Amino acid sequence: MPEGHTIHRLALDYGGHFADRAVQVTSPQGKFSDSAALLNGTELTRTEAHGKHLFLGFRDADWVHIHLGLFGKVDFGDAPAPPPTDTVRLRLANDTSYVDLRGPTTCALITDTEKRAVHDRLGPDPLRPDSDPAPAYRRVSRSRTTVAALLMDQKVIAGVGNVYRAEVLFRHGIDPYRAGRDITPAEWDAIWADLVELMQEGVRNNRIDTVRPEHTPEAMGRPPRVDDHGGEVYVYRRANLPCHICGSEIRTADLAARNLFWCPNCQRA
DNA sequence: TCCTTATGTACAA
DNA sequence: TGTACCTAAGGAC
Repeated sequence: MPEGHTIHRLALDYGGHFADRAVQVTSPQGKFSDSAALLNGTELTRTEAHGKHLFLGFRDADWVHIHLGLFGKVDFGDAPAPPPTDTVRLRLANDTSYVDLRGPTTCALITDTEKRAVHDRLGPDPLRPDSDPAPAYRRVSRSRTTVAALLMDQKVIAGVGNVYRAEVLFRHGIDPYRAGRDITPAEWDAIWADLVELMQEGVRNNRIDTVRPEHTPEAMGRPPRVDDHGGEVYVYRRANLPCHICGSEIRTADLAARNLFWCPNCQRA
């Protein structure tokens, strides 16, 4: 489930289970073996997330840079760790816990300088307290690209993925095909503030919920439902189902090789 | 058992 | 714009 909230939650959980103690580092699958050997027995000193990028800090200046991509998964468990399956790229283990990483797009040992380069190519992250939404709006407001594409562009804003994109545009009644330059400063401020709130809740609950209390099935007098991916949402993966608010059929389309979902009635140009 | 799909990104043409 | 990469779950057969 890798959008930004997942990665920030992972940073907290990796830190909570392994920080400030020597940790056993292995790569059962083999692709990270050389680096794992260098880190094995050293201390995990800090963890950090920026958008969908996770950084595990070892010793003074060694970082493991992890990006889950579309398929990557992380599983925590209590010691003793079971024998790893052959797809485990990275396992950390100590006396109390273990954690397995499978299927990441990126798992690499990098330097401070290389880490800085990653930060430099990412836009502001609604989950980082130091983030400033102004540079993101500067890019959005100068672009003829659709707002739907801009929200997924990690150089513009970091951490938003396909679910938050669809949901935040719905919550603000914005047609996904509107050009970035037609988004007003007030609209951008509202989108940003909403993302901060939604994604912080995502970190706390480890899932994406976007439906306002007044639109829950109970409040609307409708039967309870469970969305496929485990959270309560308005439009994501609800193609051809009735909109929770107006009853129109939710539409779907391809946009830059990803599935876009929106309500043609609630979201206006 | 095979096929499709997925909350992502990078690179080639 | 298309394709490659990484994994696992669910559905069709």
